[in-house]
Amino acid sequence: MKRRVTEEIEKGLGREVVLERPKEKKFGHYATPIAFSLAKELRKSPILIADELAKSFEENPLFEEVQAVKGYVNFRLSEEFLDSYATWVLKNEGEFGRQQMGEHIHLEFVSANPTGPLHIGHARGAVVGEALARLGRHLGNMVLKEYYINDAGNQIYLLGLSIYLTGRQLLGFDVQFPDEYYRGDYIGELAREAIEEFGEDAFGEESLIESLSEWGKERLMELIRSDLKRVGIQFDRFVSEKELYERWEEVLAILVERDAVYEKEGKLWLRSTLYGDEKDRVIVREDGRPTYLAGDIIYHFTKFEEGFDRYINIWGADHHGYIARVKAAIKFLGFDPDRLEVILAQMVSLLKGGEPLKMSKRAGNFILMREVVDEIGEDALKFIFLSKKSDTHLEFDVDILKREDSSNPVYYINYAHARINSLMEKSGRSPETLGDVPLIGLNDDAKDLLFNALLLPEIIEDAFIRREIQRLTDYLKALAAQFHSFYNRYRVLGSESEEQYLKLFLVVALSIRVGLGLLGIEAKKKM
RNA sequence: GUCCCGGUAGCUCAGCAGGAUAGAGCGUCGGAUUCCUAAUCCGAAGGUCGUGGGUUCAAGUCCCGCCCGGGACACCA
Repeated sequence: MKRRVTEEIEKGLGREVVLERPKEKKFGHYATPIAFSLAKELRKSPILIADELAKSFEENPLFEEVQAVKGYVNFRLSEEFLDSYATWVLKNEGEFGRQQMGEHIHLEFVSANPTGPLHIGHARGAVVGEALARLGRHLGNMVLKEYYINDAGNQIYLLGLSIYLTGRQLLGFDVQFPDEYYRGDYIGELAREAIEEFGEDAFGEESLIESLSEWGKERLMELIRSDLKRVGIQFDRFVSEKELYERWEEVLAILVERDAVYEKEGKLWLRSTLYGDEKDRVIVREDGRPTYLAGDIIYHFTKFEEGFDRYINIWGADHHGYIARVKAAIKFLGFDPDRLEVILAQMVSLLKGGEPLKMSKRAGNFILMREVVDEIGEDALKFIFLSKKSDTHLEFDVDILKREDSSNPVYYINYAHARINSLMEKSGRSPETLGDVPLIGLNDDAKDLLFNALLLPEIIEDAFIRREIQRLTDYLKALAAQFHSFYNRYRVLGSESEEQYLKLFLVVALSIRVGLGLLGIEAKKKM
């Protein structure tokens, strides 16, 4: 809709125009401050320029009214235009808000270490990534969702060790736990399972640790997958860091050839400072073991080799220092680091009764994603996370969220959808019979509602391009509010405008359904 | 010390590549149900937009300094 209007205005003016939505209804549907910038070039008052511009659009059938107010040019769309768009949308539901952007996008997210179940911090990245993928696909992009499994480092050994020691403790041995080991209920559970699996005798031998590491990793990946499934997220591909090392020699050879590395103090360093990093980074230790960065270098090499148009990584904010070195590595490998975009998911802090809850995997007192899902439901969880920009801190109190389910925006939005569904049933009409009812001669409230319901496509485009999904959640809340208000003010069934209102509501319901769907939430028909 | 995120109503946050009188939800107060789902609606109170400069027709919005809060600064992942 906005695109259509922008085209029309640009055609008339012969230059690029910024269209915005005025804060107040009285200024119409769209407005442009173009006269202010023209004023400088033409050395004329913006007010005069705006007047002239407004006149030139007076006869355009797209608009009902074009007005110049204090230098702004305000456009009000014609009923005919809105009606024809609404009619088209209802007949082509699947096409609502679709585009053909056509980019191949590689999206890596979650990628939590397989050393514990997903906690609430991971959930944020998971939810944001999933929604981004859905939006991207709706807009006609190919999106590959990938999970990078960090299964090669010391942590996996620690996992095995933790299960081993806990198992020994369960069997009555006197056990000394080192500082660096994983705690938490799940370790105990795994240890019990492991005793069943491997037998009590095996816990007499330290050689068991290696098998426990591998076994524990597999068990935890299953757990993570089922946690993700719980909130409707499935990945297209899982990549194992360990397996990537098969290509380490190959990648290293490229780095050597490009003079991207040097030896010092018996270690191998990447010259990442050449491309903006603060310092050079070790990629191979003195004892020959590659560092974590090495895995990421191979990983990005294999990704870029596949030739996607764009790569998006969703990382925890604590990884932000990592961006520079990974981009440097990409550059050294001969690829364009600008194709990599990193979205940082900031910390989630949970309060309980006003008291902060600290999360630490090792301490074992972190809040699990599935615990929160059990408490508030997957839809509420998604909505909360998607309501805030991912790169800002998010704080919420579990107790309040548990208590105030009626203030949950998901209920509010769903309620609007359910009400419409209920009206449709009561009216005994079908969407097909309403399709051709002309939405002409509506009152102002109905016109406003129609316009806003038709706004969805530009909202999702905006939300995707800017990677700011909260624009969509805000929009849905506002649309639902406008609907509820309308509903309370106007009687629908039995009124003269029954058919028109129902058709209008079908558009509203469609926007809600499509919008929620893109957030991974299914709109409810009944509540 | 360096880097990142933030500082807008009592609380949680919006504020759209600078634009027309700073918004929403929750909370508080006061109303609405013989009638389509009151899980709703209507109304009120509540803000020197952390602070000091600068840029311009126009600054929560952009630039610089400072203050406060959180996080990151590994040869751990």
